[in-house]
Amino acid sequence: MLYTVGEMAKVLGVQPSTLRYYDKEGLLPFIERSEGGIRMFTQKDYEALKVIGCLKKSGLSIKEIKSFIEMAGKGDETIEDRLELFRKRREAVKKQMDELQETLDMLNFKCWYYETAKKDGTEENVSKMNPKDIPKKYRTAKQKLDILYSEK
Amino acid sequence: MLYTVGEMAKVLGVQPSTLRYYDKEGLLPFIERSEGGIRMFTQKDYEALKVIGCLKKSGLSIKEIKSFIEMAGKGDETIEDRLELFRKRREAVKKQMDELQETLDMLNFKCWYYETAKKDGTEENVSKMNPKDIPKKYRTAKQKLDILYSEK
DNA sequence: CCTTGACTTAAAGTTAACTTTAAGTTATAT
DNA sequence: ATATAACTTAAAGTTAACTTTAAGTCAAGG
Repeated sequence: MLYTVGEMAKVLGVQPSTLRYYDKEGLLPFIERSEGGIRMFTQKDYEALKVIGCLKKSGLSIKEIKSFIEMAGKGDETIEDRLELFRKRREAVKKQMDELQETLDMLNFKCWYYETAKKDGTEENVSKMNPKDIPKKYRTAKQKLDILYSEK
Repeated sequence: MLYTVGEMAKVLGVQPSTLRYYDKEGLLPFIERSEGGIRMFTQKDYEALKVIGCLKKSGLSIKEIKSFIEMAGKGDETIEDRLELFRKRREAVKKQMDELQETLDMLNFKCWYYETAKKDGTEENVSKMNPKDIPKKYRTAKQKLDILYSEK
């Protein structure tokens, strides 16, 4: 089954212009063309685009993805380099997730804060509350530290 | 304790120009100035900047953060709106984390893939492997689906 | 054969979030 | 008093990753 740029874009949920841009930037050197010059995407190209999407979500730039594609084009001699790359990406994504977890902790605290303020009808009380009186599950790392220091 | 823009930037790990930019964009209407016009950041301003950073990490734009700051400036009458905002941000971050988990699954698969290729000295075998022969813990959602369909 | 919609390229335009620059002012240490 | 480091503003510059435009070509249906 072959897809045009518009069909593949639809499947991936991106704009056709995005795929043309990726092609121009050297991310899709493997895409074949019809006699008339129309791009023909295969199932394998779809898989490759999924990997490109994965690398993008892991935080790689278009340029960095291009150099990965070039690596992959060289075949088996770059297996170790590619393994190394994916390991680094995995660590980067884990770090991103840790950071998002911290953000989530803060948001949970803020939700608790405004729920309390809503019950009170004012921010007055909750804003002046001692960290010790904040339910444990809503304490942020900083508030826990504040308590530690005050207990000395 | 009062901080200049440079000191506060250092504490937050951003450029002084970033804080000046935020101020210009209306994110810091609460910052006081010295007689000579120098910004003086307080501990409370630091807390506010942490909240701004949190909202940014949750995916809000500078403009959206500005409208939150304006809301907060109106006092208790906007408590419910602010609660609503933080609840939405919490959901957005949960979604981001789910997406990152999917990316991580793919990266784990890719690491397994290249580890196997490295052992083999070639991608040849692993690239042709049947999804059923991929260890369960490295299977992506798509590969699981492929197996389901092939079992019919 | 002709229309129509999707394709092609190259080049210019967009956007957000800063960052840099230039010209000048403030604060501090000697 | 003066040097200097950090501050001030307004305005221009940067960057990445697209997106749009313009002018033209291809492919499928009637």
